[in-house]
Amino acid sequence: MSSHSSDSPIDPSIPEKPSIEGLESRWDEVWENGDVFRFDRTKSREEIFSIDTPPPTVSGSLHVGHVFSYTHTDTIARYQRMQGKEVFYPMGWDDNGLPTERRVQNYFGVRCDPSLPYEENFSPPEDAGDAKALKKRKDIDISRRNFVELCHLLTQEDEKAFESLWRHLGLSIDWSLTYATIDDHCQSIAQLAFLENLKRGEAYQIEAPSLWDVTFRTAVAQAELEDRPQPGAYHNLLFHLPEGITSHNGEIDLTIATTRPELLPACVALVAHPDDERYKPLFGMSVTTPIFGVSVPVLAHELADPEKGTGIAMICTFGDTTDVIWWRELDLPVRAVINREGRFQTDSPPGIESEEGLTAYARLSGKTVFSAQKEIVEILRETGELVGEPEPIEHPVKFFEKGDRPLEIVTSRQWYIRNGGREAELRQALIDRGDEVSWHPPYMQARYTNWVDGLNGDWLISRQRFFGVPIPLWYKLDEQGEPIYEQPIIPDVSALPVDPSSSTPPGFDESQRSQPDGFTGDPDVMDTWATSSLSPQIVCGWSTDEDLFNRTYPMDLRPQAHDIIRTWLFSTMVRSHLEEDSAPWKHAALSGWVLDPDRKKMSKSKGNVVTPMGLLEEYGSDAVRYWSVNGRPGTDTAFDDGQMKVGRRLAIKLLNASRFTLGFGEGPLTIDPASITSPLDLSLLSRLADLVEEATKAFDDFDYARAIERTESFFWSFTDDYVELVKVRAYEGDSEGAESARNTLRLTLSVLLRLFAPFLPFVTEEVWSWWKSGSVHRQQWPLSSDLRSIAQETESEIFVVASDALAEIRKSKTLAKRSLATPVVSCSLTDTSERLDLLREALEDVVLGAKASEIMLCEGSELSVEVELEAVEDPD
RNA sequence: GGGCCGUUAGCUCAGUUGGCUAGAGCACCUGCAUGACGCGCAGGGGGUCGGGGGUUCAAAUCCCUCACGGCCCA
Repeated sequence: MSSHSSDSPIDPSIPEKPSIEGLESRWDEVWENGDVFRFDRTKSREEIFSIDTPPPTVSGSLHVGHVFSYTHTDTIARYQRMQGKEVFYPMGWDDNGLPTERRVQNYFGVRCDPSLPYEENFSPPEDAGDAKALKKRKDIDISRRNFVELCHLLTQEDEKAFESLWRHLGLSIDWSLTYATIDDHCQSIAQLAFLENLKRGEAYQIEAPSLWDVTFRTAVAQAELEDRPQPGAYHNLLFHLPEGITSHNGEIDLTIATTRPELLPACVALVAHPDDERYKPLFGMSVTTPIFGVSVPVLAHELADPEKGTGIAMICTFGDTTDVIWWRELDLPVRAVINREGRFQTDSPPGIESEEGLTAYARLSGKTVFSAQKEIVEILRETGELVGEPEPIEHPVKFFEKGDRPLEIVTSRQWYIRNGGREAELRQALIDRGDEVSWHPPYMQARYTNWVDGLNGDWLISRQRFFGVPIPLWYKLDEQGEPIYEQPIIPDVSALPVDPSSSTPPGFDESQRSQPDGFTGDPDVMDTWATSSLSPQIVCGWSTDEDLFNRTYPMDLRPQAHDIIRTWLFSTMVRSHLEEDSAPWKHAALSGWVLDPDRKKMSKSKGNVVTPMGLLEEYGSDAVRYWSVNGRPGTDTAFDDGQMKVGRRLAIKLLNASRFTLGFGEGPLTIDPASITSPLDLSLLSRLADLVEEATKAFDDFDYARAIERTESFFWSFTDDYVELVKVRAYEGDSEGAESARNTLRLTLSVLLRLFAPFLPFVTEEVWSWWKSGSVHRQQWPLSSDLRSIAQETESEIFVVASDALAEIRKSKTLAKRSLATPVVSCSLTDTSERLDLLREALEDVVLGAKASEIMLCEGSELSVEVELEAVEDPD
């Protein structure tokens, strides 16, 4: 294929003392200046391999986990490129969203207050980055626009550092294609896709209970939840039965166990399992709540767990996601008590009418959840409606994965995109999309299917934050100045990206903003995933470059870590399903995590991360890549600098072996297959053909780890056995024998360099440059058929038998504590007749390699040797 | 409670559709200045393949079961 560059031999230039130091910056520059990894968009879809690279979050620094998984992808990219594919391999930065906001707050010591006006000549605080100084002062309140400017400032710095690290690591990215999820292009795509969803009815807004983080004051989505074990306590509360009715145990009160007694004023019903004999007689009756004296029904629902507490629970609006399900399915009223700050509302909820109830609520009003709980326990003690003491337990509580206070559920107006969480048909369609993708490893598809199967709501995409892509809508205001949400004003597509908080909707004047009969902008931004889920659309030119889109989409490969199947992978699938009616990629390769030596996941929050630059400098990028690619697809891998040392030695060995291999002859080092005639040499090539087949098959299956394992193993037997067998012949054999050996050495090296190139890009390029033109990374991947046509039917076992024989003689020398250079005076070798037949083909090489004068062959049951070594020189 | 993954030498891990005496690297021990490499080379010790049961001429591999660890979801 035309994308391969020339590999014609040049006048060799082989350093006396080759070294791996400094290869990274030297070759990075050559590759950049030579456009080696530049994408050629004139290629057809069949000739292109497109990769949907994960945009790393730009909030701080990359760690070895990133190096690990991005290296895996790079080996695939380099393999495909050598297979003749034009590789479309852009990098992106995910800089929008909460992590950046948090980092900016902490780094500059500022807080965003959207009510403040923009300050024209604002300069960042002088003590930025100085943790000690920031601790001493209060955060500076700044306007939203100033805050967003600081976000841009900091992410730009981080992006430079990230690019420099990736270059040092040797990722074969086309850096001219880089995007950032907050840049204008991405904002336009995200807004356009949203408007398309809106047009088709896939995006909708609704006033509904949603998960709410009180620290960040924003709604969060199901995919961002995590359960954490928290201490809590069962409080046993007495609900009062109607006159004349007694409970299953003969009491006139009903004992309800709850971990959230403070939500009692929000109680709208009690619920028990429909089959629970204890409570069956009560279904349909009304009971009275303690303290507040509100009448609530006793209902049946199968989500009530008879084993939990007293087996009957109070339904509050809203304590957890089960409350939301009960509220919806049992058609209950709302008695909200918690506001967006996580405090009790000033006004009592509807339903509380008694004087005692109103007085009691006044004691909770304005309190945090924590102090309200203390207060209500106090009141319950006063009224005698608390049974016994609270019983401490540990139970799972839902948190925002980036938050550190339990989530509350508040009712608010939010935007959603349909993702099958509420429609079985769409859910099934998305599960079926999974079958269009090849999963590597295959069991990862089960994780996808399980996640989609377990969805229980649509995708909440609006966030009440600042640094993100704005929801591109305005609302007309009525004569009271209230937004008319049912009739959003939609921007013209040509105007995207828009920020409705600063731009004016068509048909209005800026002076009408926030005026009765005027307009207002939607104040929210979209969640980061709502943009990054469009990465295929962003990079492939959806809606902007149809030609490119047709050449690159659906993409060939989505590489990513397995923990974000539920977020990034799934949301990308949703967007492509809705937008393109197709899966976004042909293959998904899921990488594992890097674990610390205690086998804990390496993550910033655990404080056990290792930053990569030091490692790249200490061991060399090839060495760190070597460690990375030893982690098989999908498998978590322990951080192991021992493996980096091994990788470093492999790289150095490759330099030295190449130096030796190329050290024969004068002028350009050509390879003449016709001159390879010796059976041992042909036998080696036969095995080399096997290796090429194995490595190719492994790579086609995205199993880079197997490919390097096989290649490395061959390489060591090449240097330790083959080179030792042919050394003498290559130096001083007759011209036919010497030429056969020399050409075999050069041919094998040329193949091995190409097989190693995806893994060790720097050292292989260095060696390639000693004797050949062009970049090794643009060479044709070796073809086993080329090698087979040289080796013909030569028995590949000749090399094995010869190696075994040599090893056996070496063993005799070692056991005699003699140097391997010790001449063998006489040697008789026993082996089976079949193996002796093979050995005869290469006997002369074994004789020379063993430094023997001759070897007698005897038939026997297995390999053994008897050797007589030259006498030790008398030191006296 | 459900799903998925794992458990093989001191450590990190290979071991493909069951089939030579279960392998590699690291670490450890012993030896070796050989025309590329001492960041090298040669050799050595070290495992009841998590436990138990089953299928089979044959099981690390297939089936059942239990235990432990991890991840995800309830």
